[in-house]
Amino acid sequence: MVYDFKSIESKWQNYWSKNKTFKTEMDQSKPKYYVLDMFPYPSGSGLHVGHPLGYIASDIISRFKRKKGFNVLHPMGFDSFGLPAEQYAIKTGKHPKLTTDINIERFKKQLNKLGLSYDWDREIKTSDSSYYKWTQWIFLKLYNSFFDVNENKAKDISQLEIPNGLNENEKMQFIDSKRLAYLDNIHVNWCEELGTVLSNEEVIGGLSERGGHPVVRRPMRQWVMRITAYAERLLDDLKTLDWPESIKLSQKNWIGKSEGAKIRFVIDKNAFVDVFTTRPDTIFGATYLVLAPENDLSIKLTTKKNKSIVDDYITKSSQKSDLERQENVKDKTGVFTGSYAINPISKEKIPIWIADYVLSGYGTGAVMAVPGHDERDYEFAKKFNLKIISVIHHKNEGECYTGNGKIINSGKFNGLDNQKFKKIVCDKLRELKLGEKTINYKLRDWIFTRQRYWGEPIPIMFDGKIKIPVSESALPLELPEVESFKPASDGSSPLARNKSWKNVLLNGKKYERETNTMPQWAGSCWYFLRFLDPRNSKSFAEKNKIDYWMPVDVYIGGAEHAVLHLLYARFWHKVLYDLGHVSGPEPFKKLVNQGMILGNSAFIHRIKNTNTYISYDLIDEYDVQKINVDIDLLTNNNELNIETLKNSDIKFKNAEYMFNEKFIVLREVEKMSKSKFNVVSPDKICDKYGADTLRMYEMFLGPLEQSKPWNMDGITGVHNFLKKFWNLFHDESGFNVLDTKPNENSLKILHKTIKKVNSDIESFSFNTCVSAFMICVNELSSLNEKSSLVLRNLCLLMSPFAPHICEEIWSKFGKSDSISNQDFPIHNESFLIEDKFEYPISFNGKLRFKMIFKLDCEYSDIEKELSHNEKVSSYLNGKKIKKIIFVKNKIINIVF
RNA sequence: GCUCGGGUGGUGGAAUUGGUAGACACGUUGGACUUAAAAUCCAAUGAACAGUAAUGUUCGUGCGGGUUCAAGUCCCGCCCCGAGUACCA
Repeated sequence: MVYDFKSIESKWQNYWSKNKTFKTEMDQSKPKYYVLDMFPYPSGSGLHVGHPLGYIASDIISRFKRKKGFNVLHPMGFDSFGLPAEQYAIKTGKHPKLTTDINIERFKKQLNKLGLSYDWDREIKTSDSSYYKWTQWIFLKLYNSFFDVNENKAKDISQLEIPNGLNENEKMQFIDSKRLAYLDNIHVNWCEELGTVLSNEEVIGGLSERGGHPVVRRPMRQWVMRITAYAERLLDDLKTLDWPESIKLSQKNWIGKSEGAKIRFVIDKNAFVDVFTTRPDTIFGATYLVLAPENDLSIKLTTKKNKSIVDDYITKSSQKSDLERQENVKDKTGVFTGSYAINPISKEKIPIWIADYVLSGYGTGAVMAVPGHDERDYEFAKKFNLKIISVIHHKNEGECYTGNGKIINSGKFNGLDNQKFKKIVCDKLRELKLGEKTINYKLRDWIFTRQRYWGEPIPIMFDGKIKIPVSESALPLELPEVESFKPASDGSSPLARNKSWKNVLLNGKKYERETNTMPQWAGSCWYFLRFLDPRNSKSFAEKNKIDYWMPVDVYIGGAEHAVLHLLYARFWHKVLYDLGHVSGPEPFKKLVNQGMILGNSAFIHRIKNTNTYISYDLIDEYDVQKINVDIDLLTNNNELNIETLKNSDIKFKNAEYMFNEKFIVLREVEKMSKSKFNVVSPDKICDKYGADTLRMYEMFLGPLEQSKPWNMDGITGVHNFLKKFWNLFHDESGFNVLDTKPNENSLKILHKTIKKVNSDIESFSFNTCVSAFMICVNELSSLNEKSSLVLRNLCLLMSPFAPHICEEIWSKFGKSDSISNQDFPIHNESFLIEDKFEYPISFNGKLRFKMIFKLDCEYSDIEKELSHNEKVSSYLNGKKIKKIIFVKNKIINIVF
């Protein structure tokens, strides 16, 4: 009987969706298990083979945990606000909602083809107003909260103690300055091309994370989230999480805690410069100060004589993009302000400079430069001929030294250990009221506004400068229609052009709405909570449901979200926790990163400045340019069919082609992407081999966390294995399983497999599970095992991996219930004990022979055995045996 | 530059955490079935050397040292690849 995967898979997919097999309800009698995938952005190119890797893994865990008696929540939704749909809308004029909905339908169809056990009744979309109502609600919670530094937690703004003697306006300003969501005029990352501001996390190497467009610094009025208040807690609680160390480390680095001192350098009665340093021990080596160009003091402290050069420098550096700044790291620039300040410890008068190697956003935006012990200061001092003093002893005099040692050139402190001296300096500064020990973080507040259309409107109105939050009952604040989705070059949002929406008349009073929208990350900060109670219109989720389901037990997704999404989501969750809306401080207990599946791109080569394409084996003699071609046009591995290429695009139609016999292309591994024409869709593979084969193959490819290029070479092996598995239960005439007593060896191999699969699933080692199944099936077929006892258990064991084929077989055992509701088999240790074992013994690597021992044999038995053997006795090769080494009941070696 | 991962057959990858390295799969080769091909099944397959053969010996986990009866695994010093990060004072 043939394994007809097509009809089997559609049959069971229909069955599951019709019977809502995976619908989940709260059930206090069972332990819960929450398995979450990072929900996808529904892009226009649909699913590629990389997406399912994580989804299949989470599905295996879900199905496995259900069988283990857990009440498993396994939902799916869509992160449907975002730039690509909007960029597409700008190009075509089509509303992002339309394209997003079409894309979502396509995604769902593709996901269902894989046999994933989602509870689709819980589906959510972040762009639905019934969803973003609550995103806006949480925004207002942040707006109406402050961070209580003493209690180290967020509280409602009404509990904020307001200092006495403030007038109404000052009071308002004071409150606004404490809110967790606040408005600020700050230097932001402005991306001209995208027409929007980006968060620090969204800028990579001076270019936008999406699209790779240049980004410049520019001051703008923005909504900002006070994530810095949570820096210490975000860092501390990492310890409690079962996450990959690498991800924890990148979050730790991103938060960037450093301990040091804040030091005040006085200029005169009215002016001073505060700096942050991690090296207060080098205070005697501080020979000048440096301010960031954006620092307000820069202009203030500049003398008349130096004004024109300083102004010039500040303007120039503001025009530089982050990328340009980074390019010139080696070549430092700067100007002298003309002012001097007093070193609070050495009392020396030192010059104040301005340079763009000092960042305005970190610390106080000013540093004390110690050229003797900091490489950047050293370079700067060399270039501008500033004084360099060594204050820590080291061998290479005159060079920069960043290590530890004995203090020198520091007056009465000479000879001290520099680490000890740190404390002394801090104490001294405290005494002088000119500084103290401080902790600084790299983490900056999160810029929360985007000048874009396709996002959540911010529920705030303005009465002049006074901010009025939209009342809860008026939520959701619906995203209005606009004439054009284009961002304006002046930095205003497309929403600002819809005047009837922007201007509000309330109780006879005029207000203006905030017209910026929230960033892409807003919706994904809390979606895992909405899954618990997705249709609730009274609250974002009922409290008892949150108490039951949270935290997420396993969260599976790509490592690219290591700092962005995961940090923001943790931050929001902590705020909700402080305000009493959720029951724990952390949302994701365990995190698993699946690796990326890479595409195997194909390139053809064009001779530069011609219209001639040339085969890869001939390029040596020409100056050529690499061009991606669609991998679907390849005939076999590296060969291209010119005719199909010509028909694929006009630009290839009339070109010339140079080749010998075959046209060879270059293959290279790259990220899978539509623009690189290297996307492999799972649909084709499902059609040819079936979803079960695809599922097992993706797991078989290698460790889940590892990135690997997609290749189809091994898929027939997995497909053949499934056929073999099918044939265990069937012969030519049909289903054929007997109620006979199982073969002893079959029981052994079965229980070995059960044991291995159980522990391997728990440790997410799915590739070795698949191998274990292959070994088991191979052995059972060579034993010609037909016993229903063994086969039924094997079927159960494999059902999380290949659910369709297993359901089909299970149904033939005459059981009425779905295999999904069956318990997972448990291994019996007694079948695993080997009563005899054979082991080769080696003597110094010279002599080898095989001996058979019983498991419980004693040393004397072995001695007896040895003396029976003519060649071997307790003396071997003339040497006396000292000891025989056992490890776990095995003889490992014999020592003379 | 810094920080984290990795280097195992022709290929993807196993190895109970110090105990027979190369499981499982792909590929290759040979064989069976077939007029033929595909599909399927069986066998061999780390390298070198010896032997008609069964088999045996030596070498083998990026390179060089070390610890140990025993090292892919632990320690020291290098080389290479990948990822993240980047003037964070």
